[in-house]
Formats: sequence, C-alpha cells, structure tokens
Amino acid sequence: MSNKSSVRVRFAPSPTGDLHVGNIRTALFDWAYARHTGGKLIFRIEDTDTERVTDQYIQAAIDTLKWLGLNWDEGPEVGGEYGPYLQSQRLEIYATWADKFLAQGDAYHCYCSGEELEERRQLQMKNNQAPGYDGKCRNLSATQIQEFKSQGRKPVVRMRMPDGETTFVDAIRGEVKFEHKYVPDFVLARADGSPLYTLAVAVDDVLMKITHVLRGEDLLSSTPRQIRVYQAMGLKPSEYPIFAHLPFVMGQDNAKLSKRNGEVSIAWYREQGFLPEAICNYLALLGWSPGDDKENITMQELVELFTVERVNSSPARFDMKKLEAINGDKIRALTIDEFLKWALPFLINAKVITGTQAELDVVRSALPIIQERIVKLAEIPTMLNFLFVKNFKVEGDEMGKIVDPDSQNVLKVALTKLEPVQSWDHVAIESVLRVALIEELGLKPRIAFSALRIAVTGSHISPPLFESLELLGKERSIARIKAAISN
RNA sequence: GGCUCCGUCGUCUAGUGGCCUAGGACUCUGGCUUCUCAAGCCAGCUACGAGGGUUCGAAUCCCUUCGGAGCUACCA
Repeated sequence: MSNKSSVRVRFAPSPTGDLHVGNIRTALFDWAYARHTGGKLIFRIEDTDTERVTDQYIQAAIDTLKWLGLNWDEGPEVGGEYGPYLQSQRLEIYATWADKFLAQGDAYHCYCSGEELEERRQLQMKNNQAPGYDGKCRNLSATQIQEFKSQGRKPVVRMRMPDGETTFVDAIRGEVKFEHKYVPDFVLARADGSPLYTLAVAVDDVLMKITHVLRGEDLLSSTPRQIRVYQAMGLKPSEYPIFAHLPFVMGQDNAKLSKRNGEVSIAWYREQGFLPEAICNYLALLGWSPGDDKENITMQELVELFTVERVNSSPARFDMKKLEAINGDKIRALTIDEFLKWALPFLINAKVITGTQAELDVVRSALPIIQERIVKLAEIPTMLNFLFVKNFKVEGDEMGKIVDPDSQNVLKVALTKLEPVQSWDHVAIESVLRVALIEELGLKPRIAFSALRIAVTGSHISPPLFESLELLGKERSIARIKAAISN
C-alpha cells in the first residue's frame, strides 16, 4: 500500500431509493477506513441509470450520511478537485473514453438488438451453455456495418474481453481468479451514448485517483470487467486500486437485506429513535470486530481500530435485538442535556408537549428516571405523557384493577396521609406512604403502590412512583387519587 | 446450469497447529435485587456443516462432499 496520507476511498451509491442498512454499512467502513488512514473519503453519486435514479434520493442520501455523522472530503456540497461528483454531470468524459477504446480496438460497435440478444440468450440456456454475449459483432466487415446502418440500427459500444483470465488480490478474500470465457464482452455505452456502470465506475475511480475500493460483495464478479477498463485506459496493474469486497448484511430469511425481510430504510430507524452512534456501532460489528471483547465503542474508537484486515469474509445476519441493546446502552450513556436534545423532537412530534420553557423544565427533571427504561427514543412520549395530559383519565383496563375494596382503601388512606404533606418531594412522599401503607396497613409494597401507580399515571407500568408523584406536583396527584376513588 | 464467494453457540463474533473439556456480546431460561417496568448482578442452555487425510497434537493445513449466497442485463 502506498503511504498513508495518499489513501483515497470512495462511497458511490446509486440513488435508486433511500439508503438502506447495507449501503450504510459500506459507507461506514469506507469512512472509517479513510479516517483511520488519514486519507480522503470521496462521495460519488452513480446516477447513470436515468430510468431508476431520482434526484430526491440524492438529497436524502446526503442528509442520512450527515445525520449519521459520516462526513466526506470530496463530493456533493463540498466539491473537490476531481469533480463533478455526479456521474450524470460527467457524460462527456465517459464518451471520450468510449471513443478512445473504440479507436484502440479495445471496444467495438455492437448492432444486436435487445430482442436478438434475448433470443440468443434463451438458446444458450436451452443448450446448457453459459449465457452471455456471443461476440457476433466483434469483427464486422464494412459491408455488414453498412447493412446494419441502412436498417437504421444504432450501435452500443461493447468492450472486447480478450482470451485469458483476470486475477486480482481482494484485501478481504485473497486471490480471486476469473477466466474470461465466463466474462462475456460487456456494454460500455448505450446507443444514445450514455455510459453504463462498468464504464463510469472504472473511469471515475481512475480519474478520481481512488486507491481503495471497499464495496459490497455483489460487485465482486464485476471486478474483472472493471480491470479490463483500467487496462484499456493504459493503467499498469500496480496502479489499480486495491479491492476489498465487504460481506453482505442479510435479513432473517438469509437473503440480502431488502424491504421484504426487514426494516432497511435508515429513515425508519431515525423515526424509531435509534441514535446515530448506536446504528454505526452496531453496523460496525456486522462483518468487523475490534478484536478484543469490547463491543460498545465510540465513533472515535472505531476510527482508531478499524482495519480492512479485521473485516470478515462471511455474511452477517441483521439482528434488531442487538441493535436495540446497543441503543439502550448509548441512551444510558447520554448526559441529561444530550438526552434532552434527542428527546424533545419526539415529545413535540407526538404532541405531548408544545415546547414551552415550563414543559422543558419538567421534561428535563423527568428524563433521569426514564433514561434506563427505554431502548428507543420513540418510547419517551408514552412514558412521560401522564405528566402533560390535560384531561387525565384512567382507561378501562387499568381502572378495573383498582376498583376492588383493597385498592380503594389504599387510595383513601394515601389521600388522607398525602394531603398534609408540606415538602412535596419523593423522599417525603415515600416515607409517608411507606409508614401508612406498609407499616400501618401491613400491605405488600407491590400491592399497595400498584393501586397508586395506576391512579396517578394511568398504567401499571410507569417510571418510579415517588419521583412520578413529585414531578406531577401535589395538586394534580391529589386530584388524580380523588378521581380514582369510586365514592 | 455455469462462474465466484462464504460456512464456529439461535444471532454477531474471538480464534491463523498445542493457551480451546472453544472466549465475549445479544437473545432465551432460572435466580438475586426490587414500588411496576427497566437497569444491575449471578447462573445456565447452546457451536467448530459432514467425511476423509497430514500431524505427537487441528476450529486452525490439505482433499472431498453438503449447504447458503451473489453474479450470469443496453441495473448498480
């Protein structure tokens, strides 16, 4: 490998949809590697397929990456000396190279129509032959070309794969070899001159001086084609980038993660209240490991520890439970100020609060008691709703649990003991209630406090009772207990 | 079908010939703690796909086999 500061890695998604878990894992590794080596991360948009690409996804991808904390040195928004970084803005460059390949004899015009190709492919399959371009237009005579032209045919540009084989060393998998008889001549540019991935990706990696290509394993078998383009461009093997094909992230059904087998859109994780650092931490563990037993790491630690050598070659199954566990850990590690910053949008979105200073003060004092009780930020609204709801009412199910004589008695006793309490803090509240209900009435704590919990929070599951009472305030607490007493 | 990649607990992984009667994390189960729910703590379950070699010794090396995945486009 060349010296450290010259490392240039690229993340080059095709914006045909929202960035998903697999894309992000790749982006994360690209980023971590660039940062680890002190190199540059180049963000390039591969939008050569005009039929599938949508502009909105480009902006969405930018937003997602930024939200995750992954920054880039060259690319959309930041520019760079090798731009533009949208392939749709580099069309002339690809056209120029395609012409050069044609002139050099590395590529040739192919006049076969899609239907003809498909027909021949079916025939190959039927005869148990490897399907692929059969080389029909490889050596057309001038008269044949005239003939096709007079038929009004427009040619595509097809790369000639010479006999032989391509061998390259994948940084994760070792030496990989493809015999060219299994790598048919491939199309570089459509009849209208627009480039295909195979052309654009190779040209850009060379022009943008990419030194390391870390990408999904699905591109492994397209590597010989990419190398063929390098050769046509005049590169020596020592000038090829280093390839590292990352293992897949798979869904529950053992297939590549997709919308069908799991939640893949990062937007969804964001809405659920997963922290960017938790997502990155978890994703980093899919196909890579720090080496020791420490799994909960910061972005900083990831950068320090990440090496391609430690990337696994086998695919990993996505496990929501573990992501949640890590997210819970990260949430618990937040300072209250940070936690507040993350919590507010969820509270406001759920219309639990509007965002007044008074509300913020309450939320801030309530956060410590729910911090270790949630796994996702989206759980916050339901947990704190009882503190803000205007017309509080215990719902039927829960109400049914406190209409029995014992519960009613607890509420009545609690009411009389609580009303005189002057300093309304959880310590005082707890001691009063313990004396009255546990010592004097001889009740089991879980029985005694359960009735009160339901009466004031509306649910048998809530944050700690005494702190909840304190946060609610004396007035509302008393009122709710009164309301829960049947007569 | 062909080509290529991959194969350690349910899941993510540690492991590069002896440190492995295989370690950690998540999940699950049981327990402790306890005002609910959590958190925390303790314990337990469970794996080298299979079969052959090589070796004093193999999860680690070799072969075969089985299984899974990707590719096989004028998608990327």
